[in-house]
Amino acid sequence: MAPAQTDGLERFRTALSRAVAEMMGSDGVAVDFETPRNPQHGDFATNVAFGLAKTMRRAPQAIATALLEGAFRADPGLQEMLQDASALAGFINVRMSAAYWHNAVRRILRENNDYGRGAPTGVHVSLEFGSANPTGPLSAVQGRTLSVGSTLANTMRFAGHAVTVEWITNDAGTQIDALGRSLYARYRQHWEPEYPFPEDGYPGDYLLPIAGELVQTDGQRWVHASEREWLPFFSRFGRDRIVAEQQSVAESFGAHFDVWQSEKALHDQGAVEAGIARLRAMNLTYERDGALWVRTTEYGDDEDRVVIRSDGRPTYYAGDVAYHYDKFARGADLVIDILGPDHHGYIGRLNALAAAYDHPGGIEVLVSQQMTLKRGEHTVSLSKRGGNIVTLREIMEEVGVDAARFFFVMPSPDSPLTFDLTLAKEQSDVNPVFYVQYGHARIASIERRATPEQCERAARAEHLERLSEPEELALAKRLHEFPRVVRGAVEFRAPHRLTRYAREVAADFHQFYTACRVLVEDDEVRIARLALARATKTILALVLGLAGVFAPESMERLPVTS
RNA sequence: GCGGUCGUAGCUCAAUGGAUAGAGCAUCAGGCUUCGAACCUGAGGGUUGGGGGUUCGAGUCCCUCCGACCGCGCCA
Repeated sequence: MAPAQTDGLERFRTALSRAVAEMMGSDGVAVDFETPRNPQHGDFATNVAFGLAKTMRRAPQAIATALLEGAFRADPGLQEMLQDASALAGFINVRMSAAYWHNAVRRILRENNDYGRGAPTGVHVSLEFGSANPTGPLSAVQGRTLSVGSTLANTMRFAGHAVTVEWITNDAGTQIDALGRSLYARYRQHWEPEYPFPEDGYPGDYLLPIAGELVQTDGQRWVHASEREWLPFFSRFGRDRIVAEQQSVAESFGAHFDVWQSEKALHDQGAVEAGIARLRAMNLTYERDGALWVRTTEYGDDEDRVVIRSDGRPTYYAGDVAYHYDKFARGADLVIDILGPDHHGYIGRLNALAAAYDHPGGIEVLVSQQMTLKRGEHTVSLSKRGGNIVTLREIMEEVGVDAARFFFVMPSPDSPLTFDLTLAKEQSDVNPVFYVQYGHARIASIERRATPEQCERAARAEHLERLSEPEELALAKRLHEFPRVVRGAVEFRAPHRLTRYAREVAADFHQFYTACRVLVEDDEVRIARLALARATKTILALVLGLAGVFAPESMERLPVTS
């Protein structure tokens, strides 16, 4: 078996499994390696002995020792591939020889941008996030969801899943009428400044240019029209303009959506009606107080939910009933919805839908926690009232896409985020995005100084055996973690692991850079270090790419504007 | 009141049930005639909110109390 020959760790795993099977007299158990927190314990460790201690009625340490001996007996050539293997405190620890890390670098150079990419899993994931009312520009808070969502989407795709990224525009409720009335008021105010603005309207300035556009194209055409005539037109026109703006901002922010679903379209096409009929046929609905309810408690929800009000109008949930059916109908095996913290009450009723649609557990709701904006010491109001929200576009212009995305993804989605605008803008070592980008740029700079011929030889992974300094091997080991980090980020829906890892890679590189000069006289060492730097650059570009952050060839320090 | 998320260094946050809980910032002390100092090295800093439990082992899982935020509408 080829892998067993080239990959010492896999070979060790196989030998240990065999030793376990021999000891148990059966198929044995899986041997999993972890990377010990304390590097003194080696590169990898396994705790299999603890799991066997109870059934074997022996001390973990004794089992670990026996397993290690058994492994070397099962594979006599193994010991030469490992620098060191020991049984300590019940753990089996192993330290790989330098050649193992040289191979890791070689593989990165060979596979390049495909390093760590998973084979197609056949799993179709529908990932929805960011979805918003089409009544105003995207707020700064949306930026967090967009960053987390698109990073997760990129990463899942990289890991081999088929991912459809979705957005639903809530253009079917009462708020869309309020938008139409607000826009109409702005339109009328062009000639009649005293024209009353609706009380439940959207007072933000963003409607002014849209109204101005209508004044240009339609003139006074709607001034004498009845509300029944103008309301549908103004609602739709406003929605179209605002959705277009939202799409444009999301794209500029690096969040691409495959599906922009209109809630209204679900109603117009009869999907909502069909969805409710489906639930009715499953005997999951009943009437009470003139309204139609869904028995979501049947599937663990706290209370049943109304889908059709007593006045005959469907609720917001009705749209979800249809939309989530559609996601499964389009082939999703797993549906993930990322919601804001104020929507976590929705989890129960969405889970109920998954169960009703015969995909129990097929809908996963990720709740990203609250974000507060700060400007130095001052908390910036994010209130929509008064229309003075901080928009995502403003954030992009003020701190840039890279810094914003990096900051938004950095903390765990479970953790509330305080985003300090002055901090994110600062071009100094307090800003981690620069730290990582600087690492990438530094490598690019080295490559510019090397000759093209040297770079080519490095790309061919020549002389990797000359890597032996602790900083060189530590860096190689870190790069080797990348596929594992990708898998972890996907499995735990934890995109923040990527940014954390990016900082670790950058830190290990900067240490390597400080300790080991790359362009030295010794040709072989120079090529080997150039190869390591190139592999590092590849990994940094991969991680930054997944996070939607630019990997620059050089850093341009902007003039200080304070 | 019920439900959800969380509580870790002065601050912002990490840590697939593993071994001595880690980074960055801040503070203090050092390092550039050499590939980019937006960098590196070192030091101090902790009863992981309190208490109980589960087990070989708990920041992590369970119970309870305290505290913060958020939900609890025939709004979206």
